Formats: sequence, structure tokens, C-alpha cells
Amino acid sequence: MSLFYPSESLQHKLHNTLRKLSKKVLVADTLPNEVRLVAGLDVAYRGDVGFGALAVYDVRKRAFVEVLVEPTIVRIPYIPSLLSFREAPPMLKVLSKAQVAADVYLVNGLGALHPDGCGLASYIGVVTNVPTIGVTKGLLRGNYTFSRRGGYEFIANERGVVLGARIRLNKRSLYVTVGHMVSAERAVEVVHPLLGKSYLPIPLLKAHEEATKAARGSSWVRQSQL
DNA sequence: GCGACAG
DNA sequence: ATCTTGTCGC
Repeated sequence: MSLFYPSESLQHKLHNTLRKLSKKVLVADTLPNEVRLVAGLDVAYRGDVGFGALAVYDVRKRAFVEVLVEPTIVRIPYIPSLLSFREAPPMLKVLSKAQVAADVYLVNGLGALHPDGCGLASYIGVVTNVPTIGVTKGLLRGNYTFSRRGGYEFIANERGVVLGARIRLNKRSLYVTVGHMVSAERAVEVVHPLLGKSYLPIPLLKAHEEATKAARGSSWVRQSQL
């Protein structure tokens, strides 16, 4: 209804914003020895309304500690490499309502393995100052280098910096990338054990289901509650 | 120059 | 991402 399509010049500015934020991304493991609470963040849509979902999972209890969904009006369309400006608002809103702080947040999107060095996962991490890991089914176009180490296929960007790993499942692949305050090695170590029957780690699958359920279920979303 | 490209 | 039922395959 009111999507604002960024002009060419504005898109350049948005890319500059991402490049500037990329300098603040911390590519190093800062997670506690035992990662107990892992959260999943995703967004599903219904027209111009984005339903941001947060699911905090307790690895030890194997149970969800908190599940939240918050609607937000999205104003920017999906543009490859500029996903943050469309999906970060819904994610930041649901995060602001959270009662529990997780040890790390799994974000449905790329991390630092992005043309501007700052994908959605890194964006969320830098802006909120929390550890994040990006999880996607694919990568954006770019020159990457794959190398096998310790059972995983690590991925380095054009500069040779290792920022992610590829996990092959059945036919597809799952890409795990450094978001913020985590290393590629630790990121994949955290995500891999959370892969159940689905190709998505448990927290993300839950967030995805909740977001999708909310998007389909309520066509009666009132503007007043946005 | 054109196309492809996270969700 | 979303619009959408049944159906082919491991």
C-alpha cells in the first residue's frame, strides 16, 4: 500500500551505511563456554505487514523459554543486499518486547559474508550489541573460497577472511555465517547440533512457524496496534 | 552491457 | 517472502 522504492542514489547511501556498520562487526568468539539460551529471529509477511518472531530456546531443557510475535508495517521492498532495511525493523521491534536475553541470536539472513560486510544478522547484532549468527539457504553473488577443516566447509570472503561455513544436507545446503561477536567456527558449532529433522535449527524453525502462523492467521490486524 | 542475488 | 492441492520420490 505504501512501499517506498529507494532511488538509485538512496540505495548508494544505504550501502554506505552498511559498509560503515561493517567496521563495527566483531568477528571473534565471545560466547560463554556453555551456550544455554539460543534464540531464533524471523519475519513473515502479509501484504505490507511484517510479523517479527522471536523464539528463545533452552538447549539444556530442550524447551522454549519465550516466544513472541510483533507486527510492524514495512516500507521498503526486498532488494538483494539491502534486506536489512526491510527486515530489521520488525526484528528490532519484537526484540524490544523480549523479557529474556539469549546467549546468541540466530537470524534468518546473512551475516558479515555480505558484499558490504554487513548482512541482516550483523546489522541486528551491531545495532543491539548482542551476539548473532546468520543462517540462510543461499549466498549472495560474490567471490568466495571454500576450505574443508574439521568436518566443515568454511567460507572466506574475497579478502580471505573466514566468515562462514556450509553444511550440506540431503540435496540442499545451509549456510551459517558470522553475525556479530562470534567466530565462524563457533557459529557452526552452535548451529549444527540444533539441526533436527528440518533443515533449519530448532530456534529458527520455531520463529519461522510462529511468524508464518501469525501472518496467515490475522487478516484483521488493526493499524492502531502497529 | 545484462543478468543473477539473503527474505 | 507470498499466492496454493495434490502428488512424485527417498
